[in-house]
Order: sequence, then structure tokens, then C-alpha cells
Amino acid sequence: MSAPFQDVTDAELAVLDVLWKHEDEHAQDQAPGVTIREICQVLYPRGKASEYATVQKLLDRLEAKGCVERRRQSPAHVFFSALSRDELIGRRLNSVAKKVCGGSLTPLLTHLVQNQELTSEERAALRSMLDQFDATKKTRRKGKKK
Amino acid sequence: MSAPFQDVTDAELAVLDVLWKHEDEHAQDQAPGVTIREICQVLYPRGKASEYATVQKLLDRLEAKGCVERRRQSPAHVFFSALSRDELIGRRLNSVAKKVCGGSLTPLLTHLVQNQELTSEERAALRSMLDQFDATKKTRRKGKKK
DNA sequence: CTGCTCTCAGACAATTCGTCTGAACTCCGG
DNA sequence: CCGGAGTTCAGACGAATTGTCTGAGAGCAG
Repeated sequence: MSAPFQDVTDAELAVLDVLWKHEDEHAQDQAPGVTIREICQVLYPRGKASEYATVQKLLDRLEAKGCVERRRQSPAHVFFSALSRDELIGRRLNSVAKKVCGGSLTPLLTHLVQNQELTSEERAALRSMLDQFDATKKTRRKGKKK
Repeated sequence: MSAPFQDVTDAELAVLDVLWKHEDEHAQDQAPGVTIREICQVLYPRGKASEYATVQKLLDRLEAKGCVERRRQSPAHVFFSALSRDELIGRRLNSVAKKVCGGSLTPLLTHLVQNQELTSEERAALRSMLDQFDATKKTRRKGKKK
């Protein structure tokens, strides 16, 4: 059964972040999975033995939430993200919109733009994206006219 | 002592939403406060007696978080929001940025724009805001040049 | 067979959250 | 003065969440 939106906890996010960074480093090719031991070494560099089980538990929960994919192989299982950073951003933004603004994303966008922390380069990039969408919409509309 | 950022729960948000709507309705003048009884009537139209205490507890917690202001008056205390809807949006967006994107708000903005759920009107409004900021930055720069 | 690594499965404590109970206070009408 | 209604004050409660931890068992290399 498809579970409703589920967020991830801070500790789970730390684990996901390790997977995302690993996959970014292998963007050119197929990233190999990451083992529990490898995640431990990143998150708890000087960790105790029990932290292995902590990461294990966190991965179990992430898998149950559909955010992580497990591949059983010897000698150790390997893990991949099944939810990208951008997908999580989207989920969380939608959640904020739904709960605080009646579902509308516009107030979020307005807030971000008016926050004035954008550099002029960022604003230029944003304009370029807007132009692209306008062009896309126009082309689609023309296509449909037939 | 100033507490770190604290989010509000869904039930607390429902209470805040009542205050925000009430204050929006009185945007032209000083909004009178809202009583617990009034909040109950909105949130639990056909409620049991215990729901009075639920709203009370939620207001206590919101007050402790600094999100609500209480004014003691007779016959009942009245409440005002001390955190606007837009401020909550900002807090939540910053929280997402901090936890998921290393603090940068740009991926959030990019996500919203590329989400393609913006109407052409919204995109036009966004461009207009960007133009205004560019103009503001230019004016500030000119002024500084002396 | 032993030791190491890993899997599997659960327990645990602290915290959060929404709900609820009950004592006490205030005010007002009779 | 008393009773009733409404409200405040203060806490308890159960369920769920969350990060941590324990322990049995499996697999493998030496």
C-alpha cells in the first residue's frame, strides 16, 4: 500500500545525506551502493560499536518509508537513495504550503524572492528559467491548436 | 532567554490560523483579541467540554514558544498572534534550507520555479519583483558611489 | 573451532503531542 | 450569602516517535 507523505527525521536525513553525497561523487557512472560500515565511518568517525546498530535501525526505517533501497549482497548489504534531495525539498515545500498557506506555493515563492538574499546572478538565473517556461508554454499551446 | 527556533504542531497551527484569520478581518483597525471560547467555536463547532482545555493547553504551549501573546482581562483572557503567517513560512523555509541544502535557499527557489505549477500571471508577478530588487540594488549602489 | 563482521529483531528511555480531569477563582443573578 | 456558569491553573495520561542499545544467529576466513 502506498504510504502517505512521510518526512524523515534529522538522524535519518544525516544518513540520506551520506548516500546523496556518495551518489554525487559518482554522477558520471553508476554509483556503487554504500554499506552500513561506510555510513558509520562518515557519521561517527570515532564511534562506539552500538552506533553500527543505530545506523542499521535508521536504514531500516528509511527503507520502510521508501526513501532508501537495499540490495542484498555479500559480504554486506548496500544501500542507495530512493528519494533525491530535490524530491525531499519538494515534499517539504508542499507540506509547508499545504499546512500554512492552504496549499498554495505562491506565498513561499514570494517569501523567498522578497527575502533579498538573492545575488544578482541568482536573479538573472531565475529570470532565465521564467523565460524558458514562458517559451515552453507558448510552444505547447501552439502545438495543441491543430 | 531567547529560545531557538521552534516549530508549531499541526494542532497549534490550527489555533494560530484562527488568530490570523481574525486579525485579517480586522486589518483596517486594531483587532480585538480572541478568547478561548471563540477559538473552540471555530475549531470544534460541536465540541465536548474537554476541548476547551485542549485549546487552553495549545495556547499555553504557543505562548511558551513566543508565538502567541496573552492579554489578561475580564471576564476572559484574549489572545493575539505574535508570529505572522509569513514569519512562520520564513522559519520553515529556513529550516528546510538548513537541514537539506546546507543553508542555501536557492535550491528551494529553483525547485519552486521549476515545479511548473506557476501560472503566467504568477511568473509575471515574480519578474516584476525581480525587477524591483534590481532597481533597488542599483539605486543603493549609485547612492554609495559618491 | 574461533573470531570478526553483519543481519535480524526487538527493548528502552526520553520526549512530544493531543486529550482529559479536577481544584480553584471570578462574576453575576437570585 | 449561595449556587451556577464560565474560566484559569496545573497537571496526568496514553500513544507515538526517536535515537540508542542489547543480544541471538548467520556467514566467512583463518
